[in-house]
Amino acid sequence: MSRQEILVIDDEAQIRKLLEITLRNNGYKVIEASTANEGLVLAASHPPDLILLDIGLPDENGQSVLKKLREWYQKPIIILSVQNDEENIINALDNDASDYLTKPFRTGELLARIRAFIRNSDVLEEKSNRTIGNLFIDFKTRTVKKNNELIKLTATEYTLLSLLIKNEGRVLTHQYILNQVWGPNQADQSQSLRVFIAQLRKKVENDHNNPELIITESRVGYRFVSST
Amino acid sequence: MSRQEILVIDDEAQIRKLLEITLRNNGYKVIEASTANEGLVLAASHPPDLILLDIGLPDENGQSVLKKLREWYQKPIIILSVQNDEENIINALDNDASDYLTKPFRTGELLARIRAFIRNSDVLEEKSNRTIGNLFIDFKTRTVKKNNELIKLTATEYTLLSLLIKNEGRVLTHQYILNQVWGPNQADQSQSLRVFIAQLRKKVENDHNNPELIITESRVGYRFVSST
DNA sequence: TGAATTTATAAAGATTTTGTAAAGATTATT
DNA sequence: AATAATCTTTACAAAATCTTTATAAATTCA
Repeated sequence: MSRQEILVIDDEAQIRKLLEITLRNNGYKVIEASTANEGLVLAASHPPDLILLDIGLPDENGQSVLKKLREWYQKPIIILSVQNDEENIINALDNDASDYLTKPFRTGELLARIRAFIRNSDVLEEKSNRTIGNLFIDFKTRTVKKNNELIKLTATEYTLLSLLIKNEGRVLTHQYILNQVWGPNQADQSQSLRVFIAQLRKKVENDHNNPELIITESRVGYRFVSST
Repeated sequence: MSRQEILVIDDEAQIRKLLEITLRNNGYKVIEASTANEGLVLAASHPPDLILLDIGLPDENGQSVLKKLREWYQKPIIILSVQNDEENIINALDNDASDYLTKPFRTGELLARIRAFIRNSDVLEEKSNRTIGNLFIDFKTRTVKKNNELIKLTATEYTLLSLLIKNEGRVLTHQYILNQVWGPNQADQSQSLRVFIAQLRKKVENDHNNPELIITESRVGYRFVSST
């Protein structure tokens, strides 16, 4: 396989430098843009395998950049954002960002996410089953096994779990989950969501007090861990 | 293995062209139809290995084309649909479409799905009888035996049971069962379905109060237990 | 740190779905 | 036409699922 290309869109030269070195050392080819406009042009003229997008660009609102990209670009877009910018992060995820990282971030974490997304971006959709650790889900037959034993899930539990797994490694916002599982313009079911997450953890986790599969992203949503 | 043949039924010449080139470059033989009628004729005169069907054809409702095809065509039918046409998509899946793609679609995704389906459809060779526990069904003679004793089933009972067994291990939704057994756009027969399930259990299960073969998946449908 | 917000969980309550018997309607058979 | 067989509908009970309530625990932020 040829080298994967990553487009970095960020106005801070320091961050770009850091990303460039880190990514290059890990075998990726890096293309850099310092403005939204430049980023959009580069992405269009030479579509990369993944985009790292700073949501706080000076020349154009990051959300709008994201939307413009998503009109045609389907591969992973990971948002970079400063801390305490939850509104923006959630907005971005609702606009179909693949994931987010808050600056400053650990490069190890960044690399892990990138690997997960690049690996999954093609393969995942066509598979009719997944194995994650000792958990196995078969979308065709609608069955879930833990340690090879069938687990009984209710309709909603299954819908929720399969949604999480189909988006493994990716944060799903509360709003997104609610829309997908309970349908749109539903009364607020966020308490129900919490109850169902708890139920799922009891059935699916080894120790439901220390969830290793269904991860809470406080104030944002939930994430099914990415299988390495 | 000789080249797989794919029939494309779509009124938009642009899309047909795109599909034709993509598919041909990937080793498939492509047959094209620009109207529902032409598609039906071509499919019948020269059955392809897979059909790509645009659900928004001008001359005839896509659902009706799908139903007509499904009366005799068992291989994969993948639906092409514009976005935000969920009702149509769900309807199509209920009418036994194999999968769907919303336009615009990534060609990579399309190819992946096609590969997955063509791969599977070979394996799905139909057996002419099955034994599950002490139950034996012969599809050729339409007979069912329990502990080697012939069981008398009515036509509907047999249709329902054989549908379940042919899909053993997999959940069949109420809607799917209703479409398959009672035919499409039937008044809601879900109460009848419940009655028939009860009748079948009395005839087929060892203890109809503890069904071990025909399993209820609450709010979803029924599943004939997996024999593996 | 300590208040405020968010998340987790158990248990009660409400709702929906499913199962079953039996009556009524329809279709097929003699 | 009468009878038998099959299918649908009705009515109600039982089971399963989902939502809400109440409260505890954890997390975030000033």
